[in-house]
Amino acid sequence: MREETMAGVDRRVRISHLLKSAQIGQQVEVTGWVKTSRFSKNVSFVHVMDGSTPNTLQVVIRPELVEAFQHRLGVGAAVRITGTLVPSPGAEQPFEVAAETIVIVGDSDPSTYPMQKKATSLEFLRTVNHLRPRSNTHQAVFRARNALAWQIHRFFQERGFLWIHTPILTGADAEGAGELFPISNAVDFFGHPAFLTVSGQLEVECFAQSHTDVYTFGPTFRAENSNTPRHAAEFWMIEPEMAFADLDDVIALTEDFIREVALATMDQCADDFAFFGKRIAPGHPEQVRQVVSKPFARITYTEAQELLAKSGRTFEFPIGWGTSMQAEHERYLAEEVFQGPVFVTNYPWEQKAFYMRLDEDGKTVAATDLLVPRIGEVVGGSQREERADVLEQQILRRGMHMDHLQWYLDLRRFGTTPHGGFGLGFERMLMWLTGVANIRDVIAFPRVPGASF
RNA sequence: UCCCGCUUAGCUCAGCUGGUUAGAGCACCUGACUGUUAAUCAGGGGGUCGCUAGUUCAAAUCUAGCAGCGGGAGCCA
Repeated sequence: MREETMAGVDRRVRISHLLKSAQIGQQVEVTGWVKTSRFSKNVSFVHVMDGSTPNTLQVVIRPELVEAFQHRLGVGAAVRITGTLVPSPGAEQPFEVAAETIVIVGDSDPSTYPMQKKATSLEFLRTVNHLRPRSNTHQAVFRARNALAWQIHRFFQERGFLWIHTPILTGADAEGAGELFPISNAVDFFGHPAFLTVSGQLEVECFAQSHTDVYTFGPTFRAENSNTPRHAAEFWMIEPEMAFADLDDVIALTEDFIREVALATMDQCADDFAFFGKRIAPGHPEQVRQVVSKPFARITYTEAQELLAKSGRTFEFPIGWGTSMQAEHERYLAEEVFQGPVFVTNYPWEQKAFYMRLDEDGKTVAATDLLVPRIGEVVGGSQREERADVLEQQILRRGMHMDHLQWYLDLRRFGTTPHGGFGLGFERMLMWLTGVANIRDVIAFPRVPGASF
């Protein structure tokens, strides 16, 4: 990897590299955007960022040089600066660049530039989605987002999982996972209705039954009118699927995944997570690190209900076997009882999707939700129903139509295997790691109900 | 979709029970300043107080409706 330069741009140096391993006295050329600038009679300072690190590079400018540029070196201007790397007398940075030449590549009028050198609210930044990537927070968030995606792929690739690209356009709401966005001209074009996908799981099962270990990682769409800090109409989802695997295998994979990916992402972006822990959610990333380092707890739904009954708490929503676990119940278990991630398994079949494997008692299914403090459910997984007759029964007892599911039943007719996997909201995991509270702040251009774009 | 809250300068906010020309900090402009770290100091410009209607001698302030935003809940990832 050539972190230090861009292909074909020989002299240009990334600030991250420069601050790590450049040599004192070295001649450097830096490109980036002015973050803040201070001018005085004898010496002036311009801080430049280029997106490679949360740290800015301090450029020192002598009076002769600053005169020509002072009015063009305000916040936001794009610059190309050459100079010598020298030790900095200031306490805040080890090095700085003594400027020799300055080129204003792109002017930026400070009186109308919406971004401030002062901290601004995340709410305001949402009104300038096109410029907010330059904010400290979004600089860090989108480096972390990139790292998380990278580490997720690395985790699966190292284990021999194949990345399968399941369709974005799909024919029917087979899973019942929320409202779909219809494609308005689908009937004319395809000859039948079509929608934006809500999950690639059913399709990826075909590839688990051919390539054994596979996963999806792509965009997903929900037309739910959910106006909350945790929901978006367009988000990314990860769905691994394994053949010759049962619920225990799914849970083991989930735990390894959460632990390894979380730690690797925080290591890859150590500076950014230091920023999150200082400015966004004090102490939060360090807590996540501790929590994922311990073994995760595991209880059944039945045991969870017993714990809730024994809690002595008054909950807003009813508890007891057969009731659905509400956010307040999940938070109580993850935050107070276990104080860390907990797998809850074997939910009543009525509460879960049709494809989940019916347990021997006929009352519960081999499903699991991973609950974590603050966020609630992060991962939902299950062993799938691999018995054709039982699956048919589960489809019928829900009043679902089987016409569109014959291909899915075929997987159970020709070389069926026990199999399973989980689904993970990419942005939810990113929020959990970084401590960013609103999903709109971890998506470049968030699509939510009522959004105009 | 339901409940609650908010909306005053480019940004973050103050403006008590209605009462003269609407305030601060930051940003911006001008000047000063021997190394700053969201520099500092002095001066300046900048507002139809979300919109509409109403109550009143008088509305940023009270009432209603609408809109936008935020928080909680549901749905879920």
